[in-house]
Order: sequence, then structure tokens, then C-alpha cells
Amino acid sequence: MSSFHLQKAETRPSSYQRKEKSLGILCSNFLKLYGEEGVGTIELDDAASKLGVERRRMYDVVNILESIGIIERKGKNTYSWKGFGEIPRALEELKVSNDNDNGASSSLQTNGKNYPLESLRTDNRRDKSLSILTRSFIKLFLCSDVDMILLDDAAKALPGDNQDTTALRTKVRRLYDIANVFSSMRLIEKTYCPESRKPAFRWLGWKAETENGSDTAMDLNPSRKRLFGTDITNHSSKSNKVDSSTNRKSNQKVIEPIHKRDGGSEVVHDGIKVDQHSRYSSKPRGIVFGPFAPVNMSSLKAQEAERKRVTEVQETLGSGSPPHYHDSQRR
DNA sequence: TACTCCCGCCAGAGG
DNA sequence: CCTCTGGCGGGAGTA
Repeated sequence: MSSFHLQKAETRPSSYQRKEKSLGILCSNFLKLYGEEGVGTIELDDAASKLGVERRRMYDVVNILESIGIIERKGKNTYSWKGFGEIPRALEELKVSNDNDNGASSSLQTNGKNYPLESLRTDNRRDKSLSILTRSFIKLFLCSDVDMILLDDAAKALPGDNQDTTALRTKVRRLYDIANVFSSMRLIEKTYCPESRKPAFRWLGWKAETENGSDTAMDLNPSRKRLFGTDITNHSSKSNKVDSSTNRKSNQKVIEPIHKRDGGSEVVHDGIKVDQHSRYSSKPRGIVFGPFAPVNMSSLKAQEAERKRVTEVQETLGSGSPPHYHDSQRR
């Protein structure tokens, strides 16, 4: 690993708040930062420092965003900005892509090494599971008529060994990561399953935003569920994958647009308010930086200072050789 | 308690 | 060997 890690529990500012460091916020900041301005090239290390996060996190965001077509990997450490306009295209492709069948099917686990749908030719034979999982997750919505999905169900439905509970747990963690960034983009939204009361996610789709605010619903009619992947030729098997100890019944048709979305101006996703409108409008303003990020991204000074500070801290506790991080940071 | 999901270790790929 | 990637899951933060 290259960059400095640190920010161990004991060094975190007492004001530390986990939520401020969520992938969703990082994603929002990232999009605002590169969103407009003809910034064509994105350097990961540069982005990491500008956004005040460790490099590792950039890989998460970048891999998810690439699945949506917003950016494209150019090479080591560099990505190019494609734009939000690519989203509809990317989604359409996912919708139609005829992989080893999208998620939802039970048949595709090649024993031994569970193998996720890989086609998605996008680019080289890169098996980034997060990318694959992201695509599969999206396809779950686009190629079926479900209105909302429980991540646990999604994990079971998506490619992989759904027998291995540990693997499932890990997959669910990843889905949370993905859901976070998509929620921040308002591509999906969190809700609760009417009957089970359990947390679930609903697909909102991407709506092109026209200058004057009028949006052009792209693949979703406000509060009109059905219509989702309904006519996609190849969605064939979408249901199945049911059962599950606790709540069998799994996804499929949970319908009932409880929280009729749209209308509202801001939605709360995990307590974080997302401004529906001014999203990525223009000018990288309103960026929400993490706890130790610079206050104003244009001032590299602040960043440098921060970095220096961080380095110091690192040195300070250098000799210690912390076998295990996650110490405490009790309450 | 149940749900979230950040954090960073570390293996593997690339150069 | 070094740097870049990113799988992975422990366990802390939240609701």
C-alpha cells in the first residue's frame, strides 16, 4: 500500500462520525468535484487527496461509478470522466446485456469457484467483483419487476455461492457499499418492506436533468413501479431464488409504492439528507468533506497541512507497531 | 438488538 | 522489488 493509513481510532478526532466518511458522501464529493468542468482526466491519488480520503476508498467508488458509465478506466491510476449522460446508455446496456443470465438465477454457480457473470465486455477481462456485483445488482432491478429488494435477498439472488453464509455476509457488506453510493446519486432509495418491516431498496433510475430543472424520466415513471424491466427480452428467469430460512418469500413483487418518491425534494437515506435538486448542478460547491478534509478543495494548502499533520501523527505512533488497529474509540 | 458499512490488512497483479 | 489494486471480514457506529 502506498498512501498513509493512520487515522487509527485513538487518533481520530473526538468529533469523529462514521457517517461523514461514508462512501455515499465520498461519491457525492467525487461527482461534484469532477462532475462538470471539463476535467477529462482523473488521477486517483489526486482525487484521494483532494477528497481527503485514503486511496483504498477511491477504488471502491471508482469501480462502482465505472459500472454506470460515468467514468472509464484509462490506465494505472487514471480514469477519464465520461459524464452523467453515459448513465442511460450504461443502464440500457446492462438491461440488455445477456450475461450468464443476470442475477436471480440459481443455476449459474460453477461449483468450486463461484463465478459471477463476467461477460459485460466493457473492457478487458478484469474480474473486479465489486464491478460485477454492481452490475448484477442493477440488473436485478432492471430485469425484473420487483419494486424493492432486501439486500439479503439480493445477495442470495446474485451470482455466487449462496450456501456459504460467510460469503453471503461479505456480499451483503458490498451491497451496502454499492447501495450507499447509488443512494447518494438517487439511483435507488432506501425504504422499508411493508410487511416485513425490513429495510429495502427501491430503484429510482436516472433522470436526465435539463438546465431548467425539468427532468426527463429515463427509466422509471415516478411512483409507477411496474414498467421496470418488464419488456426486456432476456430477463427470463427473474423470480425463483426464493426460500431462505427466515423470510422466504424473497424479493419479487414487493410492490406497493409505499413511499411515493418523487414529489419530495429531499430524501433521507440513512439519516443523510440528499438534495434532490441541486445534485451535481454545476460548480463543485456544497461538497461535504470528511472530518479531516480540507474546507475548500481549491486550497491545496489546507490539504498539504493536513497531510503533514497526518504524517506527523503517523510518525508519532510509528514505533508503536500496532498489531491491531481498531482499538477502541470507545464512547 | 439488528442493521450498517468503515477501515485497513494483505494477497495478487502489473511493471 | 516496488506500486497499484481491490477482496475481504472484523468489529465499531447507528437506529
